[in-house]
Amino acid sequence: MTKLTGNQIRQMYIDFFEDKGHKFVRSSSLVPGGDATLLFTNAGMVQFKDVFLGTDKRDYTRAANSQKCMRVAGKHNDLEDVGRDDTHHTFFEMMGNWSFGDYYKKEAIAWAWELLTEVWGLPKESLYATVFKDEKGEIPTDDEAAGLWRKQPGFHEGHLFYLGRKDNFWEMGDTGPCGPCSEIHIDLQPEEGLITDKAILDTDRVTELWNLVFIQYNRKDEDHLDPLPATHVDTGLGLERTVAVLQGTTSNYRTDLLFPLLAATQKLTGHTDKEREANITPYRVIADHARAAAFLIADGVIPGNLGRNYICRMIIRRAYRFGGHVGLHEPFLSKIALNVIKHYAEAYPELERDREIILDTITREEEQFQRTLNKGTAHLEDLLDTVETTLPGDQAADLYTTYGMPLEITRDIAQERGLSVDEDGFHQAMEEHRIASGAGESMGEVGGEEVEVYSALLADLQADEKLGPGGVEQNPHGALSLVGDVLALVHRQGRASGNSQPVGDVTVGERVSVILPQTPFYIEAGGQVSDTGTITGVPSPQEPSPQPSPTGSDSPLPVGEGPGVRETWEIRVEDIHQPAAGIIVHTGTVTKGQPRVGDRAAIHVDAQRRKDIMRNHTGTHLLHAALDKIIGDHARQAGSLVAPDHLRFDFTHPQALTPKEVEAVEAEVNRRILENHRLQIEHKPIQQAIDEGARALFGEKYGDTVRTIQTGDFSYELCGGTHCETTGDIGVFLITSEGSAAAGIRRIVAVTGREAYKLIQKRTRHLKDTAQVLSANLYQTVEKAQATVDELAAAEKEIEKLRQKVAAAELVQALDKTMVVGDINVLTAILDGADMKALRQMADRFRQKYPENGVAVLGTVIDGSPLLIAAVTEDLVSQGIKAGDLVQFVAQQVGGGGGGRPTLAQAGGKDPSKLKEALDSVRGWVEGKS
RNA sequence: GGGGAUGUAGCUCAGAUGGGAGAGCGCCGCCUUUGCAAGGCGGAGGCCAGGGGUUCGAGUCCCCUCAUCUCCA
Repeated sequence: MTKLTGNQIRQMYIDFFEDKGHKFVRSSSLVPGGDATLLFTNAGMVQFKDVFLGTDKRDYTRAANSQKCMRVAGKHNDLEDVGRDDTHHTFFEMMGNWSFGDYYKKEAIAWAWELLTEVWGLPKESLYATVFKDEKGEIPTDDEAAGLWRKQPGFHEGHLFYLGRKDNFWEMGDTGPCGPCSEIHIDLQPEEGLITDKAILDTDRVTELWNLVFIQYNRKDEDHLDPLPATHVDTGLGLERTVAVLQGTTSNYRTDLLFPLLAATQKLTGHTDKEREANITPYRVIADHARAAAFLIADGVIPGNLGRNYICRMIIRRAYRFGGHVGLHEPFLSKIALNVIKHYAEAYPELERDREIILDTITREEEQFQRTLNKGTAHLEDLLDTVETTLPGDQAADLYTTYGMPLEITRDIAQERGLSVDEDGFHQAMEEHRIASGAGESMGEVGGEEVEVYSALLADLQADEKLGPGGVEQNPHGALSLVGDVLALVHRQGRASGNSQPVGDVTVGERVSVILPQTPFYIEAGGQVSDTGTITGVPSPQEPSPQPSPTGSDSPLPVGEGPGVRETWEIRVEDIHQPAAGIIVHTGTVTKGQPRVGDRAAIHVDAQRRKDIMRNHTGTHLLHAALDKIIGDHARQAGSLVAPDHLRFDFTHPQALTPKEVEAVEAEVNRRILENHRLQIEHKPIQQAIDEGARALFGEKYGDTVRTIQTGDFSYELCGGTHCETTGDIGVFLITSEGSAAAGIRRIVAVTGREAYKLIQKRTRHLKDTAQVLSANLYQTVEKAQATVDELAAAEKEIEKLRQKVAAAELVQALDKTMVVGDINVLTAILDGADMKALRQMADRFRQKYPENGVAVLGTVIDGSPLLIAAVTEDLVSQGIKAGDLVQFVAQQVGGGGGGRPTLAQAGGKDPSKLKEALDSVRGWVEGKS
């Protein structure tokens, strides 16, 4: 029998569960959408987390996929350990099948057994299962799962073990959904006989293949578990280890998933097989990291110095370092990554699509690292010159944290000189650096108390049939105003949502969350900010209109005065959000009246603001398309903000845009605006949209049916935002800044519509004012300004020359007045019009005339401040006559101070009127010294 | 988010303690040489990243901003 390939095994898994009524859901991005608590997608269930938490719903109840995952930090996996054994990876794939309130333990266990033993033909006598038994005796033992295992055909009773909380109880966080799990292990050395001790499960003899999680509880706190109304299944089967088992190897690196990468590396090094095996660690590191880097970059994670981007950088650099161990000293990793693309594109077409970006990015990062190493090496050489035997650890750490010079390279270079590095000291210094950098925020709370309040509210409203099964309806794409009954009011006390309490009514000045049966508000998503607006009380159909108060008084009348008398009320809505699936709350402040539950209310979106937002959102799409066209389609969205007054767009691009490019992008957008394209908005299955070439964004979550926005033949995006009807509605689009958001990511800020017009007005006004100051025609300001600047520069040069001439002439006159004090020639003079430079030159001339026995103090006044310079010939310095002291003595008298070298010193002061007197005092000072 | 480093001529960089903006390479001109490589002489090119402060005086000290590099999370 020929061995199954990795690609076949992945596909068989998906096919098997599709046959069992599962929906195949594509792997989500390695960048978890809308989950700030997670660096990378690290398990198959990440994209379904919201479903388990009850804040999201899907239109299927069974799903299966193979999920791209990354684990680079934390207890399970340290980057520095990857490659040192046969099983750990940074990037890996996790196959999984899920039940959302659908099937449970019976099917999950039976299907797992069927797939492993029937479809893949694994020997039943090698498989072992574990089920949960609480060592503390607080949570019930999972007898149900145990019973089901015993019923599987060919499963031996002796192959079942009970494990405790650490291994067989799964929890998402400190609170939230949780439950027992059941693991399937395979014995890799069945010839050793039956495993009777469960401790052996933890050894290399056994591999844990598949984890079946049965979610049946909701943890309220440390001591309380509530049963969930609906139970779920979440399973995870690592692809790499499964392939290793099915291909009969104990090393993931010997499978057809990874071995081709070792072979490609071997081709580059020219090693024999024996040499390869002797250097297996570098080979494994390179294979693992090339694969991880390719997948990361395809998901938009390019090397950088923050967060995920930093991980990508470290992975490429580590691979490059290990390349050095096997003689690869030039960028090579893209050649390995090319093999990754070849072998994986079948399952992950994004690799092929981004092939060029992936390869270029990797090479560029390797080159950058070479530059870093060169600089680091130069610094290290300097340090080593001062070292006799051992380089102190803090210096090595400094080299690393400041210049990025890795310890192992520092150590290698030191060793070449016969020196060592204090590695304990290095690690200690690194630990201090870690602490000094501050530990980041830990994982945020999952769910939270707010969910409880609103979930309960939703259940009540649904029970009373005030809300349908879908909960609050939201349609931001229709009319901007709606009428409906106030279903609930939640009083907000302070910022903490924990104090939120449903109430019957609220009054002026209070902060409140309002629930209505439907809303036209847009909720922040995809970068577009939420709408604001108002909710006002309106008379219900049965009630007569409230009489408008003749005085316009807005003081609320007491409740209970009878129908029709009560003043209408108003709430200014500042925020809107979705605390739980099916519930949308408008939060704001009561500005008028006394809203009550049951009142009829009209809800209005602030239309002016919404239109501004729409112009910016459509403008963003045009900008994206223009960037594609002008700088190339590697310019991918890396962040976006659509606000009423501006838009911000971050995208991947290695260098700053030239002013020309910025201009071209702006012109392209405005061209599209003037062409006045109609936006085609449609709903269709996601796969269809992607096949048609629609652009999806990383880090965004999409359902099965997506909304697409097509503009002309140049922009086609998945987008739930609100947009103009035609591009002409934008009016005008102006880029206000182009800058950097992070390494490799550029940021453009732009304005449209009203804001753009304001900007044009402002710029024009400035230009007019400038023209007026220059007394120039509006269109000649540049020439005029340039001419003015040139003239100024020429004039300054001319002044400089004249000053020197004047000073020289004055000096000639002054030289005649040189006094002789003792045997010292003393000159003091005020050189009008000289500046500091001229004074210095005159001092030099004086010293040319009196190379010995000369003392000169020259003064001038610049901008109302006296300046002084003192020169003393070399021979007098040894007699204790120092220019610095002298100039200090003189400067004091004009309210200043100074200093310099013994032969030449300068000073400044504040009071020019005392200058002459001060200079006259020089004679006495010299007399005192000689 | 936080720590460290860097930013001076087209390029690579120097500029102890605050007091004349420099070197090498490159560029332009002239000289030497049959020519080239090279050598000699001369020259252009700098708001010392930007802004604020301290000081009589800041490339240098302090604060802020920006950019690049780098480490930690």
